[in-house]
Amino acid sequence: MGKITMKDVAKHAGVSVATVSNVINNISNKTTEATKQKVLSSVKELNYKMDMTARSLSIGKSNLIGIFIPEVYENSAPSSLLKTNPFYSEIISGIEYEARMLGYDILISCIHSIDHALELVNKRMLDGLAILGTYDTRFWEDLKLVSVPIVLIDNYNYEAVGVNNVGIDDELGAYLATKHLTTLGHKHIAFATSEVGISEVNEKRFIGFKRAIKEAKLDQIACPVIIEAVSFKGGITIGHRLLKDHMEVTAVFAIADIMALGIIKIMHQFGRKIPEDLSIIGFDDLSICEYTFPALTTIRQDIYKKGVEVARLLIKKIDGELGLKSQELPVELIVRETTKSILR
Amino acid sequence: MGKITMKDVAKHAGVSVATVSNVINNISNKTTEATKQKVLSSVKELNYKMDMTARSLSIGKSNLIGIFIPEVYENSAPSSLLKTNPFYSEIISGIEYEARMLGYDILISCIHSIDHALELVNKRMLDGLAILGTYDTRFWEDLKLVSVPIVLIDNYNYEAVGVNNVGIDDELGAYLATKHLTTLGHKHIAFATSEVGISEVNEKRFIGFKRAIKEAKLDQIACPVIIEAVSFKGGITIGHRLLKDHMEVTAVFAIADIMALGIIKIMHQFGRKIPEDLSIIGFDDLSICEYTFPALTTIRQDIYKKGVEVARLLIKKIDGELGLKSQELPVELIVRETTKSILR
DNA sequence: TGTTTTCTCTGACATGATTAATTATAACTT
DNA sequence: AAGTTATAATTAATCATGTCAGAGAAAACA
Repeated sequence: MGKITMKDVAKHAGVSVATVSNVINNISNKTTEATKQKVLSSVKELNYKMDMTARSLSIGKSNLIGIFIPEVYENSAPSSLLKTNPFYSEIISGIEYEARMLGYDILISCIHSIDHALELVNKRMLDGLAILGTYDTRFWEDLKLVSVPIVLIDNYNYEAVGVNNVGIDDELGAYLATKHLTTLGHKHIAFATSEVGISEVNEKRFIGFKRAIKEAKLDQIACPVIIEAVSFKGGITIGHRLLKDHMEVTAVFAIADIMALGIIKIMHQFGRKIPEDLSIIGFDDLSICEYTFPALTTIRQDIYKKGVEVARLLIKKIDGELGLKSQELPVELIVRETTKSILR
Repeated sequence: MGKITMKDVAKHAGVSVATVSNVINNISNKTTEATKQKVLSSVKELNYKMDMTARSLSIGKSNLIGIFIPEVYENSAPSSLLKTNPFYSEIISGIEYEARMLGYDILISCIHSIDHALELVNKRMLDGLAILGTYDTRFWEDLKLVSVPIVLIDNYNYEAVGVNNVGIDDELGAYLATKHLTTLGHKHIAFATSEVGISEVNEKRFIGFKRAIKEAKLDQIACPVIIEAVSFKGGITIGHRLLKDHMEVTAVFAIADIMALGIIKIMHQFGRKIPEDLSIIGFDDLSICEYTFPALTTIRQDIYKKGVEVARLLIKKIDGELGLKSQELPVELIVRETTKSILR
């Protein structure tokens, strides 16, 4: 038994393939109710499933969305951020769900260059792209070469390259986090981050951090900025550096939860109690934050929701809707157990 | 400027599309070196990328692999295990990498039924499937209806449905875990699991647990089996139940890391020290295990590697290789900080 | 009844690549 | 130089679907 095609359905229903096509695609004013029912019952009886491959070829649209993740190198072996960073699985989960609801499927690939991205877009006739993570400047510039709608996540350069973005108010988030620490009476607050200039997100969060510091009239010199990679390992290193060079620090604002977890780990290891000896606040509210002890105080952004919005925005763009605004989702301070007042 | 097709390349190189096709597909003994070079340089010059959609339609093969994840319901809202369980992102990461290396792309979808799976296979002409997670018996029975190669993960019923599997020696793993605890002198060891009968994996691990208990001549009655969902929440509940009903227990073997983390959380909350008051060992070695404090002692399985093996096995099947054996990957005891000798 | 209008439905072509069958070219033989 | 092979390149059909001009039928009007 071979594959059931429209031809089979047409024969079974006693009509032409064109009619079957019209019925299935629900083209109005093309078929009478009677023939429509005939076709639909044949479809059901033969258990016909449309071949999207042929459809894609015919109409030049695949109903496939590409999710691209940077390919990174870990110990000189290629690795995916999907493996190591829970942020990605959460957001992909949101994109997948919403896209599916809107009739799109998801193709996931790690990519290392724009050429690689272009190749996939052409080869698979992708209708749109969600690009996660950070790349070098070259990459963002060359993004113009991609001819399909694109939505980015947490990228502030999106306007320059003519794409849309789903992000959050990073400055506000960082401000809220730091404000929380200053309100608790901390005077020596460290900012754990990766190279500030490398991404606008870091820049914005740094600005928010500085604003809160200034507002609390704290000495900027007493509030060191410590730079390492945004990863658990980066956090580990920062933990060591804090113990070695910054014993005066009583609170840390880590630019990402995953980093905060690394810092906590080291503090535990060297017997410094959290939050008694050191308050720590993270950023993101990964679902694993709840799993740790003490539970991480953090700035919550709804990552899953972010994914949902990415899919919505992207599919609207694909459908040709114009004048779409980039989205900015709310942030919220979640006080859990890693921060404590220093007063009294 | 429209799309560059083989026709364009053919015209540019002054040959027919068939010749271009032959060159691109590297069909030997069909073209002279001279024309081959002409074609290849035209391909480069025009920056031609093959349209896989058309190719798929033509040869009836998409070079697309489907990764299916169960759609679960959390608080009556649909959710994906991808969101909540890091195990899935790690394995997907491995599948994606190896598949890409072997020339396949990855389509990811949460599915809720065999019909849904079948629809995707037909619609997208998927060449093969990697099915993750657990489903009900109906699902596995109906798997026969799917006509493309399938590889499962950690499924012991695979032979019955004629598919292959990549798994581990669950019994050995559980035995090693429990043995570790008995060796440390524990006499009251709890087994935290989900319904044992629900999956062969649980069954096997239970057998391994019992073997170690018997070998150490412990009283089975003193070693309670506590059943909750395999999730962080399930671990939380088990933690409460341990405190309420099983204060004699000095060690817990949790069937999954994620569950162990929940238990640890509750112990911390109620001031029971780990490992001093209670030893805990998990299973899986999720990468987040390292992030927690104390770092979780566990049974390591290389989840990423598992994904790689899934892709290899699946693609071999797709390529028609016969007599493929299901894979069993090694397990290993990783002693970290959550287990401690009770002796002395 | 004859003509026009409206409404269904069909047939032929298009989409981009593969491939079997066929023709053109080159390379030997004698 | 003609005939025979071997090799290279082309033509045309095929895959499953969509599109659209136009055929045919039914309905409306005169």
